[in-house]
Amino acid sequence: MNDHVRRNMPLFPISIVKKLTELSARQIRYYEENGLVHPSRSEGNQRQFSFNDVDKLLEIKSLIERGVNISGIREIFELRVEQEQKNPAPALKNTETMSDKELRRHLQKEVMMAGPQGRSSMIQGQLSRFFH
DNA sequence: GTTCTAACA
DNA sequence: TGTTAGGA
Repeated sequence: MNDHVRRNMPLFPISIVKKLTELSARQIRYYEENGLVHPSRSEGNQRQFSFNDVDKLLEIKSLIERGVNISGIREIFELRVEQEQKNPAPALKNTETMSDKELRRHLQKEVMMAGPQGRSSMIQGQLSRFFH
């Protein structure tokens, strides 16, 4: 079982996601309605969020705090997908294959780039690395 | 008790 | 976005 599978495995209910993201249940459901996240459902029709969903929600929260509206966030995500298609992920050494030393250097750069308010998307996308 | 959808004094 | 109703 690889990391991709692990990160996309439906694990937590909305109550856990609320604590992890500090978003209201209303907001979480609203973002789903607008196609920003796609949690799977249990038999009882209850949302089951994956690790990736949580990371994505943290990113959404960050963007909302910076004044980006829903459609704006949707565009950002779409642009990201387009870039990933043109730019094969394996080509750019992604953080999954980065050594700890390289990751530290990369994070250092991200921290410098991020504004006072800001939290880069890359940092949040790699939160899982610190939870092992 | 928790989550879900829909709706708004 | 919050809150509430009514059901699962």
